[in-house]
Amino acid sequence: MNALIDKIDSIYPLPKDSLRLLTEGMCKVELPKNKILFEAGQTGRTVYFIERGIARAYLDGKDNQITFWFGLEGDFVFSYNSYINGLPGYESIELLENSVLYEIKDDKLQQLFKENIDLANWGRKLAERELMKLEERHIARLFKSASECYRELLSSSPALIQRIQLGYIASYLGVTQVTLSRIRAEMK
Amino acid sequence: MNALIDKIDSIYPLPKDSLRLLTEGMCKVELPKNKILFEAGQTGRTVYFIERGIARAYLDGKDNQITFWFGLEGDFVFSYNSYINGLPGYESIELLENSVLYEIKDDKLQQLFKENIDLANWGRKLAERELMKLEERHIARLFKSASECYRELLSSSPALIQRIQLGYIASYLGVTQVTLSRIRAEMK
DNA sequence: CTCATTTTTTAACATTTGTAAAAAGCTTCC
DNA sequence: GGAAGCTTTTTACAAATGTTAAAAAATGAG
Repeated sequence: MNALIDKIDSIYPLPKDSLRLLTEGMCKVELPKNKILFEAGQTGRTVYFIERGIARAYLDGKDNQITFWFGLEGDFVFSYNSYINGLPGYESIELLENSVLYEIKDDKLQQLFKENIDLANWGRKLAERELMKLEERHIARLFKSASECYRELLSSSPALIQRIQLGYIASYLGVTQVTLSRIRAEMK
Repeated sequence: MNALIDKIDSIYPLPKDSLRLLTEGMCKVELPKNKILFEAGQTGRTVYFIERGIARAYLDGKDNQITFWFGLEGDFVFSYNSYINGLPGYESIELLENSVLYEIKDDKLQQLFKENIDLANWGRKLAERELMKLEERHIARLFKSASECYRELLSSSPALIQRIQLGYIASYLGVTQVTLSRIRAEMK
């Protein structure tokens, strides 16, 4: 539980009693590789924290899937449209490894936000952090080549390339697997 | 002030007293076209609401600028890295038209978040909404062609194309102006 | 209105990326 | 060990986008 508490604290430091309110609502679960945490079209009513494992979020296209997010140790996992708007998510999220997660029911979390100002601010910071991370990724993709984006991913998250198959990473970078393969070949 | 209050309320409904705390801190300003609201490298200590006008956020590259965000009537404007982390922003934000804005000092806003649970939740919702909007844009850019992105922008925000020069829009879509020009030529 | 400036379009060519299909490399499981 | 099924790389060709430069169109100041 330490990784979880450290992470919670790094987002927004909480007084002991508020921290307890939050962690009381969470419980540890072990789930196997390939387990679908959220299914597109359904309303995901749970938020997860990854203690050990990897998750990916993807859209189902006609004949292909688009992977646009990965979650690693220390990340929170939620279906944005469910978490934020209470509506069905457009994405599915699955585990890519046998994983150890903490889960909390979304309605419990929303209730805590309404009742406790520290937790409300913690939830605010959580969303703000996700926003910053996404903006950085988005801007990089706008004006950098696929090759540059790949190199940066290599240096910022080398673990990703070790643990995730390249087809998913290609999609995450916004290119085809063939293109990623070419980029890798040029780097040798 | 009605547009502002409606917008605030649509993000997260506030009781009268909390609403008053927020709007008390805001004041109306008129600023001219080309005014720089935030300068890259500096810490932006103000949040704006656009009652009338347009803003754009951009990065300064070696020999070009990358525009990655537009704000229109009803949008809040802030430098993410300043607002979220209190650090210097990497982007500059300028007005593209003579504009009417409401401004609130960032430290005032942060203080309100810490003191009032309704406002803390309002700030949470504000960030969550920005997050949703950005995710939609990011995913679209990942797996749609420039042409598709342009068509969608045309139908979702026709005003943008009327009021903003095409070089900025090209950059916002992640393509060169030449490419955007070609796309437009094919559509005739 | 006219000249100067800026913005947008067009053209020609280079580069990158996509597509489809096949080959090569890995896993898995019997 | 070997067959079957994935994943990754390679190849050849097609399509999309970038680059540079020039022409055309629109805008703005005097």
